[in-house]
Amino acid sequence: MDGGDGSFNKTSNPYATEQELEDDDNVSSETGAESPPSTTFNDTKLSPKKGRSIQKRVVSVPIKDVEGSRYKGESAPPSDSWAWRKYGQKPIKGSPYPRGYYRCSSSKGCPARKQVERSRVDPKMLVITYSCEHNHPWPTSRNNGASAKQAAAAQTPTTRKTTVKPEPSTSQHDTEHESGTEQRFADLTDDSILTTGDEFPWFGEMETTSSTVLESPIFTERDNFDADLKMVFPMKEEDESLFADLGELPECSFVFGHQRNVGAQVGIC
DNA sequence: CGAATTTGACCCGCGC
DNA sequence: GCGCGGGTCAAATTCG
Repeated sequence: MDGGDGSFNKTSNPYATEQELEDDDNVSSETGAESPPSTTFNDTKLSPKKGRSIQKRVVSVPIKDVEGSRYKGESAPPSDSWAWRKYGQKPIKGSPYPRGYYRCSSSKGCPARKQVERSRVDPKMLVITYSCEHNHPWPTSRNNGASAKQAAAAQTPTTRKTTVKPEPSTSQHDTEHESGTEQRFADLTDDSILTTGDEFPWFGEMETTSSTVLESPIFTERDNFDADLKMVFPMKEEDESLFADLGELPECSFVFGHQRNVGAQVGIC
C-alpha cells in the first residue's frame, strides 16, 4: 500500500475521480485516504488462479444514512440499483471495521461481487470494491426476481437516466445471453449511441458513481445542487459523439457522464 | 413461511 | 513447510 498513494491523486474532479490502477487491490490502500470523496477505478486484473482477468473498481463514498434497518450503524452498502446479497463478513487485519462481502443477486448467475468496508482513515467514508470477471457482463437488471424488496429499496429516485438508443440496425441476437447484457454491449459496438440510463444500470452506476455521490452530503449540501446535477448528468451531443467511438472499446468499457470540470470520460475495463 | 443476514468453519494463495 | 490473512460456503438465525 505504499505504492500508489501519490499517483492516486490525479484528482481533477473533487467529487469523482477516475483512476487506473495496475497494482493490486488498492482497497487496503484506502482510496479514501486523505483524499476527498473519490471514485477509484481499478481496472482489469488478472486472476492468478485461472489466468482470468478480473475487473475491479474501487469506489469510496461518504457514508450517508443508509436506509434499510438492518444496516444501521454498520458499514452498509449504499443503495445502488442492484440487488446485492451478503454472503460473508470478515474483520480485516489492521482495520477496526469489518469488510462485508456481497454477491450480485440481480440476476441468476451474476458474477459480480462487491466488498464494502469503512475506510480506516476516514470512518465516514465507505470503500466499495466492485469486481467482476472480465468475460462476464456487469450486473444488469435491478431485480430479476432475486430480491424485489431489497431492489426496490435500493432504487433511489435519484438515479439518472441512461438510454441506449435502440439502433434498428444489426440484428445479431443469436447469442441471447441470460441477462441480455452481453447483447447490449454487443449493440454498443454497433455504433449505437450511448447515453446513460436504465438500460445500462451498471453504466449508470459507474458513471461517476454519481448516484452515491449525489446522495452524499457533499452534494446535498450544496446550494447549487441543481446546477451540479446538470453538470453531472446531462449527456449532450458532444458526448454522444464521443461515445460514438464506443465500438472500439472492449465490451465492458464504461462511460462516465459529465463530471465537474471534466468532460465525459471513458474507461476501459 | 420465504428470503436475507449472520457467523463460524473451511479453503486457498502468499510470504517467510 | 508453516503460518497468516483474505475470500467463500453453509447452517443457523432473524426479519418482513
